[in-house]
Amino acid sequence: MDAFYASVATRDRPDLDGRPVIVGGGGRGVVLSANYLARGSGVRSAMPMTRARRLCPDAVVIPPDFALVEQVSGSVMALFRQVTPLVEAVSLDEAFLDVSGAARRLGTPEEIAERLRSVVHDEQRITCSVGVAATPVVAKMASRHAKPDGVVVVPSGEVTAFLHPLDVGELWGVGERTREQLHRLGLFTVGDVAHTPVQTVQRALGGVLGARVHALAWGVDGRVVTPQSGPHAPERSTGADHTFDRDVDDPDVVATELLRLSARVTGRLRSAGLAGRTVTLRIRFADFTTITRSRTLPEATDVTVEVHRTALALFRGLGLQRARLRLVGVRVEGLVPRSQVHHQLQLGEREHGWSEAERAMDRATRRFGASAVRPARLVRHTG
DNA sequence: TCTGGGGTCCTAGGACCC
DNA sequence: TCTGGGGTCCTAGGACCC
Repeated sequence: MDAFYASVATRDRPDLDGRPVIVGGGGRGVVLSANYLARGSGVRSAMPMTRARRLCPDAVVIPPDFALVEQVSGSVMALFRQVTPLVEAVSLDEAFLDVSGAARRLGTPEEIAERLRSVVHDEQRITCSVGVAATPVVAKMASRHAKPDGVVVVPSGEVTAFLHPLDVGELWGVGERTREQLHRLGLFTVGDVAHTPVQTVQRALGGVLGARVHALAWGVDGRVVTPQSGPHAPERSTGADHTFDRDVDDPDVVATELLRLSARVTGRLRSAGLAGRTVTLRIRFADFTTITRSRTLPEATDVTVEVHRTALALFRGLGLQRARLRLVGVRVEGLVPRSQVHHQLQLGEREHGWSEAERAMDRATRRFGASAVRPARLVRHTG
């Protein structure tokens, strides 16, 4: 999709036609999406909102409507599945479609691409761009060049002709840091990387990344379209973090926030029927330096109280003397199905404990809403 | 009043085991 | 009488993606 969050936000707002629009959070938020008028002023995704407003003071700023975006995303993916069952959603606004089996039925790649675009536009009133190639990653790179509202086809025989003039930063997996490293080697274009011995690239980037980038420079990506409907990779971790509106140095505020985040994470675990063994605390200081501390528990848990207790112990273990914190986060890794966890009661431990209490809270929440029952610490004193 | 939130994967060192 | 080799797990940091 083109400028997805912004397109969704404006499709029922004719009053915003011809105006620059930015979707993003307030305060310390970043730009989630900006329409092409705002981009004309230099606004980009992931840019701090403060900078975006400065670049484009006339822009209409809209907070994201995640529920609506998810709904539109689901509808678009359903349209894709009418063309082929081989649809891999990469994110809410992007998917790989393997149409190699649809040519006889639906025509040339260009025709399929245009059909997809018109069906999305007719049904959802938003535009999208399509890249077509023999491999997913090259198709993805082509789709970038198709934006906005276009199609770029890269025939098999023209892959290197398409790739080699591009900046190395356009390769999937090459971000700012890797781009700098390649520049230091004197490699600026994809073609430069392609014509450098793979060992040289690997020495600079490490074995795995180096090999991948070098292969990709020749259009070899090793990826296949993997529809989510089949058995997809199990989740490996789940987490939540929060950037404070203002930097915080009160350990009590931190402890409360860690409880809120732990509850969010373990709530997700419980509804997914998962539990995890490793709890990771993330701290970002006022100067943006970020550290993590983790602890692996004897057995996997989905219990809020245990995750919070662990996160708090990790925090106290840092021995921070009222350092100013910008962000705290909690993540649980090493996920396994809860059915595989066989809890060993400790000597003196009650048979029914927090796990049962929290499950009861989940049921109350499902029935009466999120405000029905909460830890006292998370009840705002305004009541 | 620069820099969100949710993820994945890789690297590297050390402990530990056989 | 100067210290192997292979494997797994844990921890911490960092890069990248959307």
